[in-house]
Formats: sequence, structure tokens, C-alpha cells
Amino acid sequence: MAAFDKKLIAVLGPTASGKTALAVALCERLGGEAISCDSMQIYQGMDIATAKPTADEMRGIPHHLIGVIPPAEPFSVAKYCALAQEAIADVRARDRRPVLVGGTGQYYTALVDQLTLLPSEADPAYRAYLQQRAAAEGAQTLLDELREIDPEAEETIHVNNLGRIIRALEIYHTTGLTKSEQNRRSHAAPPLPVTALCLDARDRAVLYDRIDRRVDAMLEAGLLEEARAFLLRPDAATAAQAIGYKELSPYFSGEAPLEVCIDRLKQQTRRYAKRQRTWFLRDERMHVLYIDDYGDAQALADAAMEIVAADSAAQPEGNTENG
RNA sequence: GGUGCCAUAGCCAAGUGGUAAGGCAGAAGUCUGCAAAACUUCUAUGCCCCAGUUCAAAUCUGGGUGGCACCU
Repeated sequence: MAAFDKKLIAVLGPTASGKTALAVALCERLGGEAISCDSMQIYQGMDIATAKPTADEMRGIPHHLIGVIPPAEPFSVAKYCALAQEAIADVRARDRRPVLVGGTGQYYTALVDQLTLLPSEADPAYRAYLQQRAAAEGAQTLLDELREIDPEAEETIHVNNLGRIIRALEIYHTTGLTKSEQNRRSHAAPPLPVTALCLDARDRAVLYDRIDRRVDAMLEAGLLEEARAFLLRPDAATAAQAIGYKELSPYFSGEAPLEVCIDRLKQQTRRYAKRQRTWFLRDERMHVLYIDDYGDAQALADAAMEIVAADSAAQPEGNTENG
């Protein structure tokens, strides 16, 4: 029962839906600590663009996995899962409740479903070789080769998605296992017990309006300066994909007026939010909380608490915890 | 007031007699090591309006409306 009280809670949802505030509220009420599930907040710096929670917003609640990786370092799901598992265990060891917060669906799913990921790192040389062949012979040739070794995977990958084709071939090349076989084996461990909350808006305009206002706030907070500095560094691999810098680049180079870049930034953020919804909402374990159903943060947190309590009550002790 | 040019989706835009390209935006999705990424699918019964010519009109003719340019 004591272990069960430490059941993982996850606060998920599209960007600007209010995840940080809700997670902090839950931590305050339940004696929890926040563990970020965000592929960009994990990097050092980039504070404004990735909307990292400020000290003010954290209200004294410890937050893990924010700003812990240098932007120059290539990062991946597997690395995230390792860090997150460690953080969860650490929080529990101190008798606190782990509250996962973030919007990176791939990281969330891999962590919670406890996917057994491959031990091997990416093989840059082999990737470069395939990349070069794709350029010379066309992606279709590679896809045809994939069909020979893994027809199952070939069916699910589109020719235009070269990255996936290469990864599937790489898996076979480095492990001798097909991607399909590897995927089957990845479900060896049972999913982590979790109370998953997904924030969303019934009226999409509500969410999009919050996104617009957040971008405006970022600009006021000094996004331009942060972006200008970030764009000067050529070494950021994964981090360079963050929304917030590349959209401003045409402004710095004089190719487009600032207003155009800002509109573009807002637009890209809206599209990102849409993809996040698609990812989270298809998960049947998700409890959806519509932010436009509640008058204030207090009411929203109350509703979330009810779900957490109900989820605990519905679950008999002893059949869930993994540690 | 006159003359000329133009009018195709929310935006840009191709199409000069044979049954509406493409891009952007939007929507719906995919996702097992770059995921704030990458990728897929869908999206004009109709081309400013009216009349006419024709088997057939976004395409040709006349008129109207609106915009732009130049002239007075």
C-alpha cells in the first residue's frame, strides 16, 4: 500500500495547455516532485524558447531532467528512459511521489510502456553510407532491400520517409534482428502503472490563443536575444530542432520582417500542438481534462485530484507496483 | 471623365475551347534511438456577376461590378 501510494502520475498534453501549473499543484497536494518528459527542456540554456518553468512557477517543487544535457550532445529516447527511470526511483526512495510532466510523446510512451530498446548506438558510418546510396540510387532501392529482409516493416514505411528506412536497415545491420522482430521483443516488460492525465481544450481556439499569447510573452522575456545567441552555435544537433530559433533566423539574416517570422513561429507551434494531441489522445489509458471546462487553476487541480484518487481506489493493491 | 491591364480556394498561382496543375495555410493521421523531427492522406461540382456564341467556355463575344496603372 505504501508503494502503491507512489504510483506514477503523468501530466501530458499539447504545448501551452498548462501542464507545468497543474503538475506543480499536484506535487504540492501529494508530496510529489516533477520529472520532465520534454525533449527540449532537457537541454541546458534555451530557457525561454522551450518555456522552462521559472523558479516562480516551480513554487519550490523540485524539477528533474530540466537543463541537464549540453545542447551539443546528441540525445535520444533511450538516454531519456534511462535518466527518467533513475529519477523516478530517486524520488520514490525519498518517499516522494513522482509526477511526470511533458509533451514529448515518444519519450513518454517508451518510458511508460517500458520498451526494451536496443543496446546498440546508432552507426554513423553505416547511416552515411545508406544516405549516400539513397542520394545516388533513390530511396526506393533501399526500401526494396528492406522488403527482402523485413517485409513487415517495409509495408509500414513510406518511400519518402528516408530516415525510417535507414533506421530499419541499420537495426538489421547492427543487431542481425529485423526491426519487426525487435519491436516484438521490446514488450518483454509490463507497462509502468501510471495515472495519465492529458490536458486538452474542447475549443481549439482556446488553445491556439494561449499559444499566441505565450509566444508574445517569450518575445517580451527576451526570446530574440536568446535566439540570436543560439543560432551562432553550429554544434547543436538535436537541440537545433527546437521551435523558436530556426523560425527567427530569416529575421536575423534580413530575409524577412520580424512580424512574418513571429507569425511563422506561432503557426509552427500550433502545428506542433496538433501533433501532440494526436499522439496522446490515441492512448486509451489517458484521462482527458479539458481546460475550458474549468474556471480556474484551482478547479482544474481539484478535478485532476479526483481522477488520481479514483484511479487509486479502482486499483487493488499488490498487482501493480514494480518496485 | 478617358484609355489600358487584371479578376481562379483563406493566401500565392498554372491553365487561351475538351471537362480546374502546384505551393502555402487548414483538417485528419503515422510514429520503438535526431521526435519541438520526419512522413502520409484529404481539402474549388467550380474559375467576380449577367447574357450570348458553341456539341463543349475559366478560356471566345457583349454588358455590368471591383481592383491596378497611366492620361485629362
